[in-house]
Amino acid sequence: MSKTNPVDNIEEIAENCVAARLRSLNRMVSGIYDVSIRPLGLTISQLNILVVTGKLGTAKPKDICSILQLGPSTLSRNVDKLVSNGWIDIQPGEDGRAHVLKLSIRGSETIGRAYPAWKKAQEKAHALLGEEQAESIVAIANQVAFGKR
Amino acid sequence: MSKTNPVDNIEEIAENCVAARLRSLNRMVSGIYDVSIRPLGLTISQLNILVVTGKLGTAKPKDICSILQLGPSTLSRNVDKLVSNGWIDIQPGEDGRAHVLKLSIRGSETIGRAYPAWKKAQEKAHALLGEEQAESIVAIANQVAFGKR
DNA sequence: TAAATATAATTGTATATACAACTTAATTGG
DNA sequence: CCAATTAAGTTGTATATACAATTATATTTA
Repeated sequence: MSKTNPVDNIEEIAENCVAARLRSLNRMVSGIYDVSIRPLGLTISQLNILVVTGKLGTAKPKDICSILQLGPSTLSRNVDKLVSNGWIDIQPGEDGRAHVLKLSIRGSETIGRAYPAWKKAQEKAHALLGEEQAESIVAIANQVAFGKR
Repeated sequence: MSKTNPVDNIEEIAENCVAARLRSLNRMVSGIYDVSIRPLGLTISQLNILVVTGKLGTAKPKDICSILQLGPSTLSRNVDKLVSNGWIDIQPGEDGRAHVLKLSIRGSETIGRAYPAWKKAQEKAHALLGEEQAESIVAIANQVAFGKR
């Protein structure tokens, strides 16, 4: 029965849209981190690419894309900047199509310098969301895909 | 004691960063909606601006920014496109600085046409996250700020 | 093994987003 | 009531992001 009308559609989307809410939360929370670490000359996006690369030791672009759920074109251009800044080194890989990324010493130092600002942002994010809710988001992301190769 | 070293920093950020996880979730989930509604010629970002405008009846840009936690410059350019498509009308406001946005008939029809695709995406997002987790995200966003003027 | 197919990354183009600077209009204080 | 300040939007510039098309390399298959 009842084909919905636009007014009902508006109401339903406004009240329930998961995407709108994740987008909004993401803008708020990413903003906290970006403001905090901007004085260090990097963004939260860049910091997390450095962190994943460092954690892996050596990483092919595709590995990082899988872990961060990031498109290859996006990563490609982000890596360009990180290489320009001397934070990531590129080495030829066994597979001639894929090269190998490695966190440089300077990249590692950059993470170290950014850490206190990251930590403050992390605390602000927890304060904004509430401890339990922040943990919930971490758990949900971990469960869905985050960090898995 | 113990000043943390870069390796510990990497580990801590990798395991705990809320921003990284929200960004990742957002990319995954927004992608589901964008793929679904793309054939209709709009994005999930645009659809939600239309929905908020429609729900408010008439809205000043700042109202929409508050509700969606969106920067004014971002909204400004998004609204340009929606006006170009004939989905939103602009009227002069009492306050000469702020104009008034209104969902047009065609905008309302666009929401109606997009609704089935939105609904499918919403279901896919629930399936990806799990019912309980999806509800949790909606609740967290609602609690923090979403939709409040 | 040569051709067909598949995979990895990059580049062109477009949207989403923000900050800083600027413009215009309202408000407030003297 | 006018000058100074504040508020709302827009525009310049930059990063983040994705899709489609392209390039280069591997793999598969006939």
